[in-house]
Amino acid sequence: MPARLSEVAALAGVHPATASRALNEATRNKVSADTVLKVRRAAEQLNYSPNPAARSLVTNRTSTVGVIIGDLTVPLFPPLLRGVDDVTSAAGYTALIVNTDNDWSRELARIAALQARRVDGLIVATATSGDQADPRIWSSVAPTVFVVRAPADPLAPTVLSDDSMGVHLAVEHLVAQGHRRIAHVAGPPEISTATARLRAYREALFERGIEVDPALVTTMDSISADAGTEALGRLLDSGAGVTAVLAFNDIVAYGCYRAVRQRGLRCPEDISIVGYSDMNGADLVAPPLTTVHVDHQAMGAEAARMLLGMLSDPGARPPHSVRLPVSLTVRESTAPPRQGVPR
Amino acid sequence: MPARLSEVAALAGVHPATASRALNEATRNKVSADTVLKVRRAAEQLNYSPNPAARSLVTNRTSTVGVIIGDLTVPLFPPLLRGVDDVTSAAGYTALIVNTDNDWSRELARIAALQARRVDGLIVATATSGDQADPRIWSSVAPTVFVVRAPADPLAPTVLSDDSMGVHLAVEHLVAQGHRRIAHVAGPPEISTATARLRAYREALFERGIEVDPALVTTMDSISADAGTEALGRLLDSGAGVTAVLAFNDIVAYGCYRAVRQRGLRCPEDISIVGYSDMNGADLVAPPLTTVHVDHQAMGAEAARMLLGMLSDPGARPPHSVRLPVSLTVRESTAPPRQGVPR
DNA sequence: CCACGCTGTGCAAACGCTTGCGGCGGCGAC
DNA sequence: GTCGCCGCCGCAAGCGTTTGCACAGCGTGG
Repeated sequence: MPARLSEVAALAGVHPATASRALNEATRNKVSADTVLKVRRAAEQLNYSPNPAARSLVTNRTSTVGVIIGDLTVPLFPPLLRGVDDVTSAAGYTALIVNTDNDWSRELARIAALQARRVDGLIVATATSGDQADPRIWSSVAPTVFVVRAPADPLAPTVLSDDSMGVHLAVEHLVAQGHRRIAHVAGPPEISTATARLRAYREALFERGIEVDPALVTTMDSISADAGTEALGRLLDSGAGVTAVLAFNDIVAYGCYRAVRQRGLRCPEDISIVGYSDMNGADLVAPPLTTVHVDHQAMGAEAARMLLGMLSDPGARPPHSVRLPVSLTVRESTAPPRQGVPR
Repeated sequence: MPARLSEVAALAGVHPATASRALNEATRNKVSADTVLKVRRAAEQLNYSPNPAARSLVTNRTSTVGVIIGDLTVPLFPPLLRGVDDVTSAAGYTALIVNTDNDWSRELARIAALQARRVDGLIVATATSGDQADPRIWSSVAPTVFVVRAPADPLAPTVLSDDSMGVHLAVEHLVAQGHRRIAHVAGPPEISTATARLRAYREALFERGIEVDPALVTTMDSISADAGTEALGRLLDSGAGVTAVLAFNDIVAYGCYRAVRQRGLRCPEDISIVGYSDMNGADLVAPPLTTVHVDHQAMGAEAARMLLGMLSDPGARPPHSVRLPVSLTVRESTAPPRQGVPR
């Protein structure tokens, strides 16, 4: 049972109100220097820590932020949460993390729970669900910033990674190795990043004067290794003569590995494959995966900083969205195309 | 800005105290049935949800539990948290999740933060750090249950998985396929699960009348794919004639894959490999990994249930620890040993 | 020398809820 | 018919903070 403020005040020989002012950064200047010292010593001696319930009852703020994610087991989320946690906890905030299972009704329920907890702010990272939903659903609860996903309202504060840059890097790498027949295994068009990457893929090829052959892109209707296997399988069997593949993400890339193996081909000798995300373990598969590295921890940290900024002066207009740069991690799943491969 | 209880009471035409009793499960029987109805309707109409700060100020409980984990990016934690979250949120509790980076000083800091937040209970899942630490460090903060890790105090409430069972299943599987020279790539002895699995490995071989050859076990001093590659590499080069390997966990198994490939051998044709944990993605590697499946979500859920039980009647003696069963997921990294392999 | 401002502190209210206590009926038992 | 009990409800205290306001003391400028 921790000490109360009144006990600290008594030990320091001052009124509780004075002790409160002495301990609170913002009001410390209203108290004489040696009183501050006495109070801090007393607080330390009694191992005082303020009761957050009592405090938030009067301040009407909880120093908590809600973080809404789809599925924690998706490898991009843990580092993202680390980023969020690093900056929020440094600022004295606590992150309340909720899973939605990518289920919209469940998401609504968890939003209600966060509202009941009176969170001061919201970080929304549900990549798929409710993409058409009105952002007011979240912002009516508390100031919110979106991360990873692009909200329906383009003006809402958002932290994204630069999909276009990532795809350009990947394509550039493949082209530099001599590839011309570069396929793309794309995600379903409902997902904003899927369309962004597809667009960037076409752009990147076009800019390099390479024919953009519609036969080289295949669209999955869900994102999984199996879908990747199936999609690339079709492409391989179509005789389109692909020598390299840009997969929607790493998981899909693993599926592509399988499709290649199933046909007795080898990666990277016969087919080069590049993934996207650089998820945990991408260096452990065989061959280690060349992939676009996105720093999800930095994205989480940036989103948290943005949110805390909004909380610190609610009057200011919302910050502008940012798009963080990415890099290419070259491993062993890409190599120059074999001579004489069918065009 | 949500409604207050007094507003609900006014709308229902009763005193706030009555409204409180009508809304609170435990005190509902002190109120007439139709008053309850009126109050609930009013609450629903005003979209009332009680202010947790005000409530916990008087009840002296926060309906939050702290969950302490080492590193969220370790794949066993996300499902574990899902299990915890499922049962805590169903009971109206909120889980506060903190990362320690497996750093003891950081862990102490985060414990202090949780204490400052007045968590009602603690779930401790830091697998490695502070294994020698006095469990009172946690239980002085709040009732705590340990999960995944074995605390220094064997009487502390704990949820573990049955390492012995897992190893027995794995060894049984290999023996049934005809293996006799089964190696074990063991974890460092500081880690309680490492010694438990090593012991079980010896036991399992012994029970089946197979020679327990010390030359077949090699101990890593850290747990990583690289350490696994190196450890199994030594074993393979030693000429001990191994035909199968039980790795400490899946990550280490991936390292073993590499060691096998580096020597021009093939898995499973030349060497069978079995992992431990069945982490996310174990079905995606090549070959898909045969591994001991442990249901971390169930462990998290069980730990949470245990903790909530302790919270619901603080008087009762702490629950006894449990050890959850595991299963073997057979994939394609194991096969009968090749004829003529050196004994 | 007075009035005024300023600094440091105390006082008390307020935040929104729970809960012990007491009162007021109504009903059953004698 | 009276008494007692019990079910239902209102009253008010109190949880541990923060903060507007008042006030005391003191230095300063006119």
